[in-house]
Amino acid sequence: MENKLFVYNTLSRQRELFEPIHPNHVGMYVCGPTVYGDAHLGHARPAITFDMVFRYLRHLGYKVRYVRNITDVGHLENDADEGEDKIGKKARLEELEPMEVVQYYTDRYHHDMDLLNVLMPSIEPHASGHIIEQITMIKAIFDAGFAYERNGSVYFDVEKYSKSHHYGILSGRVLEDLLPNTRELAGQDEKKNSFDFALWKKAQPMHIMHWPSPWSEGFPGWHLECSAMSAKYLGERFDIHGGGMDLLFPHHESEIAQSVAAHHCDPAKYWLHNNMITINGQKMGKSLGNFIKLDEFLSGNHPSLEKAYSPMTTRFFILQAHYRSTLDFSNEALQAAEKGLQKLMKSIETLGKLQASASSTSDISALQAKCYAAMNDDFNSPILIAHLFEGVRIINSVNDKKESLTAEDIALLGKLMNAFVTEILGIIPEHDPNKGNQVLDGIMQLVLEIRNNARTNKDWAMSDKIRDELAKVNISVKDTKEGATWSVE
RNA sequence: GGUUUCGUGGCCGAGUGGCUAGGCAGAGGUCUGCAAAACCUCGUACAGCGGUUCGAAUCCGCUCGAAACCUCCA
Repeated sequence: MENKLFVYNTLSRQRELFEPIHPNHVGMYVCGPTVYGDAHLGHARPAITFDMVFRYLRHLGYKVRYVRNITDVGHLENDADEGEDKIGKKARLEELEPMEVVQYYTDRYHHDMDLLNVLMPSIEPHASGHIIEQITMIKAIFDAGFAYERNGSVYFDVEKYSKSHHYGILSGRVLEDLLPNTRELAGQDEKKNSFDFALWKKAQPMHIMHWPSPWSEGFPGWHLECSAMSAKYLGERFDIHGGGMDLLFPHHESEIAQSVAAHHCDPAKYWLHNNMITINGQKMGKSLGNFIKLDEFLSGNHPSLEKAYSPMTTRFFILQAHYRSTLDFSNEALQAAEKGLQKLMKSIETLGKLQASASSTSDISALQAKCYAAMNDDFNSPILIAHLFEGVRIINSVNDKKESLTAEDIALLGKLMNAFVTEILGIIPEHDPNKGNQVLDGIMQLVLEIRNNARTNKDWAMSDKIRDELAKVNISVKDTKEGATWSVE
């Protein structure tokens, strides 16, 4: 594999050489959450996937502007153009100001992302803060002749657009196929065609969020916010647009149509889509009611969970699958990931204590090259992780004096592990809450000293009793060449 | 029904023509007072049936099975 980054572009359905539009700069837009509920495991997938992409691009030396939006208006409850606004509904039901709902769930989202060590994007724009930009864009679509007004609402004329452009270029949808399936839906009389989508909706009396516009007191359509905000912060044409595969149609398809109509160009050069997390082979989703919220996941407080899984286990679990594959949730798989992660992190600790030799038995720079090759092949994190475990094997073998490394190679291996594990995969050691506890440290030091005396006197009964009793309170003791160590399981 | 994708050893999960994926679990061994950890060795998997090829998990066809999207969803 050559030393260049290749990415899978949904638009062409193949791997392409990544070349940013402006050398050394990358503009990336990813669809963020609609903040009307807590984040679940499914939300963690795109967040972590594109966090890894963000981190790797920066590692490669690109100056990256990463925009991830907060949808706080325009995302409707049911049919794209008829239901109630999700935020508005939540606010009405809970008798809150809509912005209270938005603030509350945005904060909770940030908290969850922080736990997962997901970096904040460069810009996190709110749809409600960009009403003017969205109205301006609707006007441009009007001027181009691809919008029409009905009763104060504005719709995108998909049929007219498709005469001169390709609606379906991203999703592979054929317009004729969309007709018979969508016509049956009721209440579409305002629209010329059922597949037309709203750019602006006149507010119904029950809507509590609305803004003035040339057409009516109302609110923008869902697809519009991403087009307007990406254009504002990244330009009319930028490098990467990401999101979940379920957003491919109609959301991303419509974004392209809007942008082409208003700005005369495809917004993004590369479209990247992460696949879904499944539970028992079925998509985990809000509408299916089979989702596990992140805080439930991290606390183990859910009937499907055998135990709590730490944020880093969650992150590692997600990165162990390629982002374009579905990933099936199971306790067994999670526990395997947990064990593997422990092994990886422990070896990184060991790495700092290795003794250098005059020669090396392993080729560390070859390993480094393989790690880059994996990431350059469409961010193949599972292959990268496989290579990192080769590093783990080397570290432990050197520690066991079965292999050797020069000081230079130890330093290189340290740099490699730090770059790929910490910097790129974003996996950091989880603070053991029991470490740094002075009282416990003092007690354990004393206990281990007593046990060591017993061992010196070959009083195995006493030595084993101490170990067994400690095990009962989840403290495990291990005898190493450097003496006994303890940890809370 | 249409569009797209997938079916890999006990589990998870890579791999687009020939060469070891990797993790977890399991078996044996080394080390250790014992244990744990670590290291070494082991399973010889690619839904089924045909075809292309010197050679296929990998390409083509058919059959069976599963999923996503086509309505909000990461």
